[in-house]
Amino acid sequence: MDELLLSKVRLGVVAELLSFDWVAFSELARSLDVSNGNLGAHLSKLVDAGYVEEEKSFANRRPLSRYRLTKGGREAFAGHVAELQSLLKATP
Amino acid sequence: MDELLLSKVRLGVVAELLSFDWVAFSELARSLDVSNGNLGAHLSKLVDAGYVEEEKSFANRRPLSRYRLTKGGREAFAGHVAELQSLLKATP
DNA sequence: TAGAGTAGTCTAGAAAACAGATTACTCTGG
DNA sequence: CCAGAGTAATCTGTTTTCTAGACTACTCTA
Repeated sequence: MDELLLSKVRLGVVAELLSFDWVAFSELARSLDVSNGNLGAHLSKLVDAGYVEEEKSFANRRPLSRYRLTKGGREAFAGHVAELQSLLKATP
Repeated sequence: MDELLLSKVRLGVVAELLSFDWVAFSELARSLDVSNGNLGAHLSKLVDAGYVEEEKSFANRRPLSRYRLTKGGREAFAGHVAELQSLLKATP
């Protein structure tokens, strides 16, 4: 059971990154309706776990952090869903 | 997104109750390898939410609490899994 | 009737999530 | 040029949740 994927915010991040590549920090904060501090903490965990890749750069002379899902992150999510689904299927 | 189903212990309870009806408190504690206090707290939440039904009785003159998944609980879990799965499917 | 065992609740400490203040810039208007 | 507003993200302290183990209450055996 993957502890990292037992969180509303982290699942939201993964969901968004499944659809879009290289999403900006502020875009994630806006669409997930979560405070910056909270989002930053959750992103750090996902990055530390290797589920998400972080790219820090500058755009228009302002800092810009962007994120994408790694192969490992995608697989972890798929595995997590499959695991939950197998619980459901194992019953009559 | 169902907050109640974002917990390892509560998911474990649901998983076990999907397979077996009327499972005893101590059986759950044993098979999930979780402390009594912790299990009691999580069961309370599931009961309060109407996901799990609680039956307190006596067996051999000793107290015995047993639990089963309600229809609502089963549906909530199925819905949760479906929701996660739809995220995965929505991508190429 | 002392001691060991069982069932489950209570309590208080640890861990996690969260919001808002803060730092560090950039850009615009007076 | 400099004040004020805006943006990006991190830092900090509070609140909530989780968790383990102590505790209550009772039973059974020796």
